[in-house]
Amino acid sequence: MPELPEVETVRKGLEPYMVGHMIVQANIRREGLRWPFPENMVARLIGKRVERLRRRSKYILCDLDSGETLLIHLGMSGRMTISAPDKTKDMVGDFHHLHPALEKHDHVVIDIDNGARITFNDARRFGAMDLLDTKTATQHKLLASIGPEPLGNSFDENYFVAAIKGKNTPIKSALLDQRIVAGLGNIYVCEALWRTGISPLSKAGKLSKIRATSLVPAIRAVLNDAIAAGGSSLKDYRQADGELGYFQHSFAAYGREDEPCKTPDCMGQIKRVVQSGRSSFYCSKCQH
DNA sequence: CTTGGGTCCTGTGCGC
DNA sequence: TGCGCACAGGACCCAA
Repeated sequence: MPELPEVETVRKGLEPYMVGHMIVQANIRREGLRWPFPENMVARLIGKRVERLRRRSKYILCDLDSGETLLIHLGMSGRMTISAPDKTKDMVGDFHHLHPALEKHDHVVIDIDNGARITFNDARRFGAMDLLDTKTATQHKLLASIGPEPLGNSFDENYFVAAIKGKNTPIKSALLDQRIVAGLGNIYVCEALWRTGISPLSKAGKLSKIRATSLVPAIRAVLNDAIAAGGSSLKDYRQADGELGYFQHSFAAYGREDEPCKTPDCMGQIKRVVQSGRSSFYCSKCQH
């Protein structure tokens, strides 16, 4: 589900409740999600202070003062929700703050020393949690081969043109390939391609240098726009604080099958095609 | 090496 | 109202 902007929105939402605070209780309500949870995960979390929250691609990395990092991936349907004492209430109200009853698919519950409760809910269980050595976390198997952050300095035109050079695969697939660029998913790939007028069906390696180059700022822009809007709230996705993101109202291609293309004077309509099992939305009139 | 397909899971919405 | 099917924001793993 969540792509880079949604994960970044969740990270930012968790930050004020977790960073500098101690985990006072943790509970797991099943043995694992996509994979089993690491051994003694609960004991390795309790009593640890959160030093910072980082993001790498679609992963959240929660650095603890024990030298370990809690790695979180939301998969397709994962949500992190915060239940916290209402700051507008008096201290007595805070102290007796009651958290809402746990719901179906609330798999991991983490209580913080400030009274906040962080709940990881994931119906489809494609999400994951692991504990890594902080010093070597980014070299972990799951993170080692992930490509550059699209909003970072190492993702530039030269890198990108070289990365897709000679690729026989459609540009859609290349952009979904996390080894080429980190954090993109089905929505933002469709949106970036629409912004550049490139068809998702085009072979990556056959794009002209100019057109390939144009994807770099388009990817950056669509991600920045989505982050500024608080991500996209589709189906059950919400920001960590329960607020909805608004970027779904700005989609030009994704989910707009049979609707008019938003390119000025185009008059085409958005089509849906399936590429390696995923829907691609694009305008066949202005995307080539 | 690259590339495509199957797979893990639950929930929802649609046509019949 | 029920049933079966298609589809959903990811990405690992393996076969060719």
